[in-house]
Amino acid sequence: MRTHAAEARILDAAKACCERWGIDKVTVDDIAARAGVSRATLYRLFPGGKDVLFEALNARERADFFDTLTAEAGDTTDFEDLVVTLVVTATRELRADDHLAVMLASEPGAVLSELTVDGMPQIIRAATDYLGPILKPFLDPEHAEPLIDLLVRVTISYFLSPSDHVDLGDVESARAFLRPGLAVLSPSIRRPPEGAHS
Amino acid sequence: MRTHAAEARILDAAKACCERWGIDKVTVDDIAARAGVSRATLYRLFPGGKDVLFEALNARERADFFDTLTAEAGDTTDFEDLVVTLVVTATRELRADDHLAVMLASEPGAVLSELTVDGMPQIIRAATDYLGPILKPFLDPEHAEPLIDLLVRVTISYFLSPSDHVDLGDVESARAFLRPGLAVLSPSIRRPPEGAHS
DNA sequence: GACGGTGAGACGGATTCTGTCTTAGTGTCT
DNA sequence: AGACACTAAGACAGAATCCGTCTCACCGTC
Repeated sequence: MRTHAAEARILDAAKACCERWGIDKVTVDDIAARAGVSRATLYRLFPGGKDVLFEALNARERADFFDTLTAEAGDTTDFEDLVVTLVVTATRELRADDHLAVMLASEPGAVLSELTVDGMPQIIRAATDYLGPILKPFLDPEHAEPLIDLLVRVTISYFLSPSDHVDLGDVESARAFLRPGLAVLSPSIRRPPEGAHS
Repeated sequence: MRTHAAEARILDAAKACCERWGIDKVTVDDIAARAGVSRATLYRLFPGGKDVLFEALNARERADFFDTLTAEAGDTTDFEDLVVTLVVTATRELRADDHLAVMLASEPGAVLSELTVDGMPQIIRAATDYLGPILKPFLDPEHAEPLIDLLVRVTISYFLSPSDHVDLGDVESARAFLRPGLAVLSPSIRRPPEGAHS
């Protein structure tokens, strides 16, 4: 069963309507109409209405984000390389997200809240779920989770407000920035890769 | 008395809000907030609310349009040159109107209605008021008014849906297109300019 | 101190939106 | 054929929003 193609259509419609009208002005009818779906179907697929729908949309966006992130950076064998790649790729992905840019420009309040306050726990959780396994070869969970937590916050902060001192979208700049902090973790690293192997 | 700078601010705000949210979604509060004005002031300046406000906005847009049109084309001494210049300049002005383009893209229904059905009488009236005096040296009002009426409709139609056969934004193309029709008017022309004079 | 203009906000009524429900229609599987 | 899952359309009541008007306090000018 294809988990209902209508679900994806509705989420796409919600995304588009959001860009067009903003989250405050958009109505369930707008979304249903654009998705080519009746209101009844929308409420059946997303019981609870607008809140559930937008939370589902956020969840999908997060999943997509970390899917591409882990796909592009998940097979690095060196710990420092891995962390640097994760941060750089995430930063570039954020910068390349047109929808995010549009929403950030038109509704800074809601988006900033989602990225820094209300949505932060879910972001941290998603990051932990996706990145934890990737970091497993190098760090125990009790060390990996605080690191992921911090990296998420740092990445988001430097994305929202770029610094003059470092560009987390640039590999070398990010490496120089991250190295000191990562060095502190050295005693905790479980299995440093001694030799290169596929 | 400066006819209330607040009026202009409110109209500007209405224009901007219209682009952002569309005419259906925008509220009086949105406009008042963006104009930096209280709702009470808005209703005092535009008694009747949204309808009056948007009609005033349309009126201002029309006035601005014909102000620039007459300023740029008003001193032509040859009848055909004058008509051609009016049509070409009007077409170019329409094409260069960013706000019109945005609204046409985001709310075609409302804008088309304004340009072709509901708003047409006011446009004709404004065109007659502004262009009548300019055509006075060449045509009596009973001949000028039907001409203006037709030119408005033709210009709008070719703006909304460009033709493969003529480009009313191009002087030579427009001249070739208009000449046969204008020739029919020859017997009605009151005072063809015999010599050039400032 | 009178006066015109303003912001803030209360108010009732109208409109819109929400979320749930029922009904009828459609296509699939057995 | 009939049972079944799914859907569109729309009715419905309650909530939320919006509208237009109003009052009142405030401020700068005369």
